[in-house]
Parts: sequence; C-alpha cells; structure tokens
Amino acid sequence: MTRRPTIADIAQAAGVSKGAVSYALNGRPGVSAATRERILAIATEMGFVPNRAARSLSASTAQAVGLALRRPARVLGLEPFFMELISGMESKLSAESFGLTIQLVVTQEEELEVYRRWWAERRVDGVLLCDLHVDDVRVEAVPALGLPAVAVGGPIESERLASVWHDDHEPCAEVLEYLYALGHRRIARVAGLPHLLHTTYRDSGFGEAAARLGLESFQSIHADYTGEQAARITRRYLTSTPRPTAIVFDNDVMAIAGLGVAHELGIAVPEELSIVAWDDSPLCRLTHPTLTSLTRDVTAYGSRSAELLLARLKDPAAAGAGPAPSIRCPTASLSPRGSTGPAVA
Amino acid sequence: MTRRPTIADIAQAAGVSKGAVSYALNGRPGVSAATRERILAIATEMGFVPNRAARSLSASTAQAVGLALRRPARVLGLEPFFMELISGMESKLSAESFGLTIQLVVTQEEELEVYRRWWAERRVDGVLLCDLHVDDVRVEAVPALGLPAVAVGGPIESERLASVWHDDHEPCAEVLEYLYALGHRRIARVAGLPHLLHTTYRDSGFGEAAARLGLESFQSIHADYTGEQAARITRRYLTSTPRPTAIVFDNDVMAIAGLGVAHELGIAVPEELSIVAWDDSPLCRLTHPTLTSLTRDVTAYGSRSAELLLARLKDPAAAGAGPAPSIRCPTASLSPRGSTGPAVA
DNA sequence: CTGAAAGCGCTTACAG
DNA sequence: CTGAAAGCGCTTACAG
Repeated sequence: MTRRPTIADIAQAAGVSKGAVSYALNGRPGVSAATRERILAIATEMGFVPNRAARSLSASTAQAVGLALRRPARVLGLEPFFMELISGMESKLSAESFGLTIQLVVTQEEELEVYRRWWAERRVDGVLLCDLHVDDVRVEAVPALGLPAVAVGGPIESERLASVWHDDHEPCAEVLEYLYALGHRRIARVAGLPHLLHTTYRDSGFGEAAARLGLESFQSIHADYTGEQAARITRRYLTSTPRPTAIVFDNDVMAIAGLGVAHELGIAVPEELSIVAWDDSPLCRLTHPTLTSLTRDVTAYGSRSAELLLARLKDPAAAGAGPAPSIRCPTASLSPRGSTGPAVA
Repeated sequence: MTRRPTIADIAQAAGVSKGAVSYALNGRPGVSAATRERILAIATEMGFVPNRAARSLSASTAQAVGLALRRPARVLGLEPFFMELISGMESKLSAESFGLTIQLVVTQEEELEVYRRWWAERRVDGVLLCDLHVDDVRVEAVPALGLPAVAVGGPIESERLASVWHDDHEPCAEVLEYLYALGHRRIARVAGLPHLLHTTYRDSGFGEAAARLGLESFQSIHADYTGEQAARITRRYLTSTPRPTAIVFDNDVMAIAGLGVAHELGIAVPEELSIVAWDDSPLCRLTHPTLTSLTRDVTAYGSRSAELLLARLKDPAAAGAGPAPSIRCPTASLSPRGSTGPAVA
C-alpha cells in the first residue's frame, strides 16, 4: 500500500474495531492481552505512525512545546548560552516525543501575541519563558491565558507561574571574596541588561558583598551583552585613574571583548588586570589566558525546565492546585583559570 | 463564551453554514462580498483563531517546517553560525505563519528516523537539511520519503533535492592571493571536518590556488571546529621549523583559539603571524587584534533556504516537475582586519 | 452564490 | 473484554 496506514487499516487487518486498535496502541485497558499483541504486531508490520493532527484534534493536545526568544539574532548567535539551553530542553522533550517549536520575536507585545496565537491554534501545549524581566508582564499574562508555562529564571513572586532558577547572590560574593583574597581592592563590573531580572539580583549581590568587604570603589556599568559595548566600557575603566585591578563581566562574550581591550592597551592579564567571566562556555577556554569564570550547567538548566513543564502537562490537575513549584538549580561556582592573579598596587 | 470559538459558532452567529465561514475565512470564492465581510467581522469580534489540528487534518498540511541538527550541543552553541542561520529561516517562516520545529540528533540514522517520523505523523510539511556530507545519504533518502526538502549547502548532484549554496572555491583563492600579496609563502590551514561537503570544496579550492601560486609548503590539517583541536594543531604548526607565517582557519571559533595559542607562545599577531578566519561572526571583532575573515551573510543564507522550501510547498506540482532548483548565494568575500599583515622572513 | 454533508484519522464514552 | 458510534474542528466536493 502506498497510502499511509491508518488505524482503520489495522482494524480491518486484525478483524477488530478502530476503537480496539486505539486502545491497544495507547496501552489502555479495553482489549485482551492476546488481541493487543496481535494488533501491535500488525501495526509494526504496516509501519504505522499515528497522524499527529488527528490525534491532536481528538485528544486536544499538540505534543509540542513552544519557545519564543526575544533577543537580537546576533546576540542569540553569539552567546553559547541559548543553544546550550535549547539543547537541554530538546533532549527531555524529544525523549517524550514532544516537539520544540521556536520563534524569534522582537517586542514583548509580539511575544505575547505569539503565545496567544500558539495557544488559540493549539499548536503547543505549553511554553518555556526565557529572559525574565523586572516586573515581567508575562508572569501574569501567560497564566492568565490558561497556557501552561515554566519560567526559566527567577526567583519570581508568583503563585501561578512555575519556575526553574538558580541563585545569583552567592556567586557574586564568591567572586568578590576571591578577588579580595588576591589583594584586589579596585574592582569594576561590566553588567548585563539592567531590566533583566537576574541582572538586578547580581546588582544587589555584588553591591552587598562589596559593602561587606569594604570595597568602596566597586562600580557596575550596564551593557547589552555585546562585545562593542563591553569594549567601550572596559576602555573607559582602564583609562581612568586609578584604574581597576580586576573587572567582572556578566557574560563570556563581554569578557572576551574586555580581554581584547586589555591587549590593545598593553595591559597584561593577569599580571596587571584580572578578569572574571560569568557563564562558563567553551569560549572561556579559547583565549589566552583562559578566562576565570562562573560555571553553571546550562544544559541541565534547560532540561530541568522542560522536565518541569512536561510534568505539569502530564498532570494538569496537580498543576492547577496549590502554588506553582519553584525549583532551584545548583548555584554557579567559580572556576579559576589564567585570567586572574594577585593584584599589583 | 469561555470556550474557544469555532467556525460553527461563527456560522451560527452569522446565520450561514460552516462551509461558508470556511470559504470566507480562507478568501476563496463561494460567498458574496457582503457575506464575507459580515463573517470576517464576526470572526474578528469573537477572536477566532483556527484550530491547527483540525485544519491540518482536513487540509493535510502541518504549516510547519522541521530542522534536525546533527552536531554536538557544545559545537552548536559555540558557533554563531547556527543561530544566525535559524534566525534567517525563522524570519521567513513566521512571516508565512509556518512554525519551525527543531530537534537535535546524534547519528545519521537517528536523523533519518526523525524525518520519517515527522513525515509519517505529518508534523512538518518539509525539512531543511544542514551540514551536507560527502556522499550524503539524505540526498537520496529524503526525496525518496516523499518529504519536501531543501539542502542548505552544496552544490550537490541531484535532480530531486533542491539546494541553496554558495561557492567555496573562489574565497579560497582570494585568501591565498591576499596572503601571497602580503609576502606570505609559508601558509597553513586548520580545516573543518573532512567529511563535510564544503570542507572538501575548500580542500580543493585551497589546493588549486596554492598550486597556482606555487605555494608548495601549503598544508591543511582537519579538525572538528572546536577550540581544543584547533589549539593543538596551531601549536604544532607554530612549533615546527620553519613555522608558517600565516594560518587560515575554517571557522571563527578555531581562529580565536589559534590567536590564543599565538599569544601563549609569544608570537605577535600580525607582526609575526597572520590569521584568517572563515565565517565572519561578531566573534571576529571581539579579539585584539580583530580577525581578518571571510564574510558571508548567514542570515540571508537561512532565509533564502526557507523561502525556497516555502515556494516548493506552495506549488507541489512545480516542485515535482523538472530538476530541483539549485540556488547560488553570493560568494563570501574577504574582510581584512587587524590579524593580517606583511610577512616577515 | 449558498447549504447540507461527507470526510480527514484519531479518541473516548457508552452499550453490549 | 469488545464493537459501533459520536465527536474533535476544520475543508471541500457536490447539489441546489
């Protein structure tokens, strides 16, 4: 037969009803073990694969999860973070034969529109929300749509939106204490986008740790994660007097740009300047010297998020009852490498 | 109404049949202009969005395109290439309200299995094939499935598989001629994976250009696009005697790793060593010196591929007739930057 | 131009 | 344990 086999074909071949085939295929009660065996054998032999649209229509499930990314394409491409995250999500999803539908968006309104459309079309069963903002409207708007979702980031204050996050405070303290122990007293930071939630956590984390250590000159300047802005800010830091002896960058791309500026200005790393990167991608090991960085398992972060969403899709009753779970992932830890060393006065 | 509106609801409100609603919504003949207006107004007012599964089931179209990526997650994350490509594809697809379904796979067999399943499930209408190999089984196997596809890469020899590609020969010549003009005579290359089709085109492109220029010592060593392998090979090149005065890398990540090795060995770039990268991502402008590289518009490459696939999906008759189109994109061109300079003997 | 009906390929109560 | 039937929400010939 050249046509795709349907359950009707299997039913006919097995001499049973379509309903029986459906029960057998889905491992539900309603058919005897012997009949089930026979039906499954025939289905396999015919190379049967259920039509997703038909199944979706009657079961009203899309067997797919959506991911809308609102970042400029060049930033997405540049940061290994996103592909690692996607890879982690995808591994869990495909294991449960869920699809992952991706769309890039520009504005927040466009992003919400995508969620509305996906949900109205029943193209996805749920979504994963990235890049949480301060006062993120999605935290209220997405649950309000009735669209199951998991926020990848936090912690957030919400009874309705589940989230997977890790602590951003502790690593800030760890970095500053490490640099302090190396003798650094003039430390600066090139921070990420100020409206991103985790940036604010780091702002306060660094601020508190700096105050505790008496690092009065500690300062942060916000950037957009691109190399250009990071280079400009680093240049400003390094040409000020007295210049910092250590700079912390909120991502790896900016740290590499900062290292480039140090080379450009003839400032030796780590002899005259220590550099610490956040997000320990393989990029940090490409450079010379290699970059000291805060390591976290981004792939695990993605897979944990997908896992939580799948669990909530599987048990909508539990998902509806009680406050939404908030899962904390292991905190990032410092991996000292070649770019940090003792401070010189 | 709390339930999603269906065409039946609209039909009832408008006092027409469901068929009429369908015709009006899809802009097909069969309803008068006045009726159409009225139906559309009601649909808008009700916030109607067609159920994708129902539409897919009756129209037997998924309104989605699949992309299976067979690369280690860390390579995918590291190379801006893929996200830029995806971004280009996605922009065309979402403009036509097609979804993009992504899956990461490990083996070729797994990849083919994904295509078979997607197609059998009718989860996608077509696929985009990346990373063409030498004697790639997909070139025959995917058209044999009846699954519409466009190869992103080539040129390939196939009457059945459409492709979008760009020439890899000319840039090789351009690079070597440029370096030759700068006085370089000992040139080495850190190549990409040897079984990838474009690597073989570059192998021959560089080989021919080197022969033409009389660069007898020109040599290529194949690597896997990671920084580790590139660093190892670069170290070998730079510690040999006489060492090359210029090294060409098949991607940006390897070029950055190579630059790191030069720093590590105290070899000044570009004074003592020139470096050229392939794939001009923003990464090439992060470093100091900035990397001379071969620029191509990866986003356009992706969007052109998606466009071709959409065109073939829209007109299956034309897609079935005649040899599959083979679209050539603009050739990469050299962007000289700080990492190349005159050769020193 | 319009309506009533069948059909896409599944799932799922509901009777036997 | 099994079968016959209705239904999911659309599209599309086929009559009027």
